[in-house]
Order: sequence, then structure tokens, then C-alpha cells
Amino acid sequence: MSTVLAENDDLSGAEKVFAFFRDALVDGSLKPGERLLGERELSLRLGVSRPVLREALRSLSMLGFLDIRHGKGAYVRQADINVLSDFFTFSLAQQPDILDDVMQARIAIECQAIRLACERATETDLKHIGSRLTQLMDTLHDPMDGGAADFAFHQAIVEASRSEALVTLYGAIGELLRRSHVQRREVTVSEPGIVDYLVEAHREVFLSIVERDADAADRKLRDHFAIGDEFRRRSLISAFTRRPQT
Amino acid sequence: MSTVLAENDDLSGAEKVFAFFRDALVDGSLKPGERLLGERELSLRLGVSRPVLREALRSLSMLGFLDIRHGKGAYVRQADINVLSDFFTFSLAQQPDILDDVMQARIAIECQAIRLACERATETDLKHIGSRLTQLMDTLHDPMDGGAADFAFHQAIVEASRSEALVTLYGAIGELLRRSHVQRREVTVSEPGIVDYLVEAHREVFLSIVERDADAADRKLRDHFAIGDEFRRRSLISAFTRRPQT
DNA sequence: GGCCTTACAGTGGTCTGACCACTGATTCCC
DNA sequence: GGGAATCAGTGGTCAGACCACTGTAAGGCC
Repeated sequence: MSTVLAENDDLSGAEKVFAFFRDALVDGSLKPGERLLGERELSLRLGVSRPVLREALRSLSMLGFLDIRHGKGAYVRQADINVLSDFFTFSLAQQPDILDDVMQARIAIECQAIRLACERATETDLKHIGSRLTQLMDTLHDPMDGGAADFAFHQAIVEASRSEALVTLYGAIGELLRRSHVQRREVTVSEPGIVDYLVEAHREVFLSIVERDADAADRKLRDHFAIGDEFRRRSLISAFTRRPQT
Repeated sequence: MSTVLAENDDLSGAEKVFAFFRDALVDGSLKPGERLLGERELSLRLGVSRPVLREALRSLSMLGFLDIRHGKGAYVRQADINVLSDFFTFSLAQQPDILDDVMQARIAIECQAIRLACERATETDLKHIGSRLTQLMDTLHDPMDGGAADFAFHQAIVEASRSEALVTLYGAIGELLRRSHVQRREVTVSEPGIVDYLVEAHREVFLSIVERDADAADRKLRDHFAIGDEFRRRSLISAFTRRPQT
């Protein structure tokens, strides 16, 4: 790699360039914030044409590792989770019926996150979660806002875990969850007792964190998910019972 | 979108094309296995030049959604998790010290997976996990093989959960875990009692699944992780106590 | 006739060189 | 001195050509 990239045949040009940058990123010779040379200069150095170089740069940019700004240049960027979220969104979209299964991942992440939150949450974190709870109670009537508030509450818990990895993974399935939250609310909003239940369940979860009782918090959260499933099932049954033609 | 892509200004050409394909993939109008039109034809239809089209295609290919074969054409592909794994590997590589944090994600996924495994595991799954356990016992002496066997055992549990989403996420952090397994074994292999402990802990976990006791399995797994941490801590302490110069 | 070889058409891969569009700084004019 | 015009540098796009690979169909050989 010292000279440029020279060897590494059997790889096509663009892939060589791509691999070159990947390695440079991994081994730290390219740091976030750094500016790359111009495309013309770079293509000369790497021994490929500008279009080929651009293919590689564009790919890296799509993956979130480069920030390319018209008229300014290309900058190395700390990859963020938006790409991951995109990826999951249309990777999992290819497999229908996966949405229910994503719920399993959600339970996994949140239950571990809430345990960590019980240990690590700061006062600020608790306040944050609390304010989301208030918001949730204020939007119970509206599927759209209510779903968003619900999601925000759970997200605040995950953030309170102070675990980058958990937050990252949660962000990755976040877009899918956000949609499903709204959908679920639309289905269950008319179910009797749902409003009272929602408030109570979320408050209990919140209180467990405040009391820093990890086992209890985990249990309450699992119960919350299980009962949510139950509500949805009941609501679907009644929907099909009341108007089987629709 | 009916005509081609027409509107959607403010996006650069390649991004328009990229978005076009992403949408087509998400809404199912492009199915895995399908063959795209040739680059020349496609660039005409989409109203962009071939290089620009290629930038988008290459990006999609890097993301794993296209399989481009020289001389044959571009085929839609079901995205697999290798891309994700790659992504995590060098996204998280940018943040040192994240490896410990990945452990949190691991605990999250495995603890939920083992609960599901208790409900869903087939006889074949159980046999599979069992054989991995045997393999683990046969390779206790070797950090390399032992680490691999350890990882394989845990992976078998996740697979027994029969949850695509969990398996996918686990695969995403798999490469990082695999490395850390070997590293951990190297650190703790000389710790007194570690061998007996490893066998016992894994066997108890396995038995809990066989007995289909979800709560117990979850607890045993958490204990296993906690005790593993303890062993590593102890081993680090003694290493620095015995030979502070090294 | 059957098999192997060759030629060809179609496809992705690469290159060149040009021009456009945006950005930021410099310069010029008021 | 402040604002506007200019300009160099950069990414964005394009057209057209040629190379390399693949599969097939035509041709020739046995």
C-alpha cells in the first residue's frame, strides 16, 4: 500500500479503490474530518480514471463513510446509523412478515437496555424519560402523535442505557419500529381499556427505573410487550367479528 | 414514478437513481433474482448518463442489493448480512473501546434468543446445540479452537430462537464477537478452575433449554456472562501482579 | 452426424476529455 | 469600507469510444 495500491490484481479497479479506502479507514490512516484530495489528483495517484474513482467514492458516501460536498471536496466522516437504518428498512422489507419478528429484536435490546439504565441512568436521563412519559399521556387520543410519543419513550430508555452498541442497534431497527408503533396504535386505539392500560404500564416501567430495580424493570417491560400483543390480538378478533365483510 | 423518475429535483443524479432503485426494491416491483436492463438501455430510460447510472449501481452492489456480473448483467439480490457485518466491523472500529460495549448487545440478543429457543427449538436444534457443546469440551486446551467452539455454541442457541431478526443482528456483530472470544480465551486459559467452570456453565445453559425453562435459561446465561467477566478481571489482575514489567 | 473450434453479439469495465454547477476567496468598483 | 463581480478549484455530468468477459450460434473438422 506504500506506493499506492499497485498489486491486488484480480480485483476490478473500483473494488481496488474501495478496498484501499476501507483499509485506510480501518487502520486509522484516514481520520474523520480529514479532507481527501481532489478527484482528478486522486485518480492520478491511485492509477484509475476519474469515473472509476467516483464509483468508489460514491459507494463510500452511500455507506456513510464520506461526506461529499459539491464545490468543496470529500471529507471522511464518522459513520452514523442512518445508513444502517436504511439498510434494515429495505433489507427486511424484502422479507414480508418480518415486522413481527423485528419485535423480538426490540424486546431483546430494550430489556437489556433497561437493566443497564437502572444502573447507569443519570438524573438528566430520568428527567428525559419522564418528560416523554408526560408527552405520551398528552397524545393518547391521536394514533400518529401517540405512536411517536410511545416510540420516543422507549427510545429514551435505550439511550439511558449509555451503551453505544445498544443505541446503534436500536437505531438500526428504529425506522421499522416507528412505523409499526403508529400501525399498532391505529389498530388498538378503539379497544376498551387501552388508554388506561397504556398510561399505567408505561408509568410502572418508568418507576422501576427510578427505583433502579433491574429485575423488576425487565419483568415489567416484558409484561408490557406481552399485554400489548394481547390487546392487538383481541382487537383484530373483534374487528373481524364485527364486520367480516369489510 | 410512472414515467421514470422525472421530478425529485434537489437530489443529484446518482442519488435520484439510487432512490429510484431503493423504492423499487422496497415496494416489491423489483424482486430478487430479476435481471436489470443493460446499462446503456437503463441510462436512457432513467435519463442519466452511463457513468452516473454506474455510480448508483455500484453503490447498490456494495450494499449487497445487486449482483453485477461482467459480461452477463446486473441481478437483484436478497441482501445478506455480510454487508452488515462489514459495516459494523469498520464502523465500530472507528470507536475504540467499543468492543466491551458490543458485549451488551450480545447479552441482549442471546438472552432474548434463549427465551425463544426454550419455546421454539426443535429436536434438531437441540441436537445441534448439544454437538457444539461436545465440540467445546474437546477444545478446551486451545484458545483458537476453543474460542471458535464457544462462539459456535452460542450461535447455535441464537439460531434455535428461529427469529430471523435476532439471527441477523447477531450475525452483524458476529465478526467482532468471534475475535473477542479468542482474545478472551487467551487471557483466561491459564486461570485456575476456568476449564471446569466453562464446561459446567455451558452445560447448565444447555440443560435449561432442554427443559424449556425460559426464565432459568435467561438467568443462567446472564450468570455465565457475569462470571466470565469476573474471570477476566481476576486474570488481568494476576497478570499485572505477577509480572508488572511485562 | 457429432463434436470441437471459432466468431459474434451483448454486456459490464474503463478511459478520455470536455463542459456545467457550486463554493469560497480574491479583487474590483462604488 | 462595504458590497458586487470575478475567478480558481472542486464535485457533477456527459458523450463516445474501446477493452474484457460471457454465452451462443455458426462454422469446420473428424
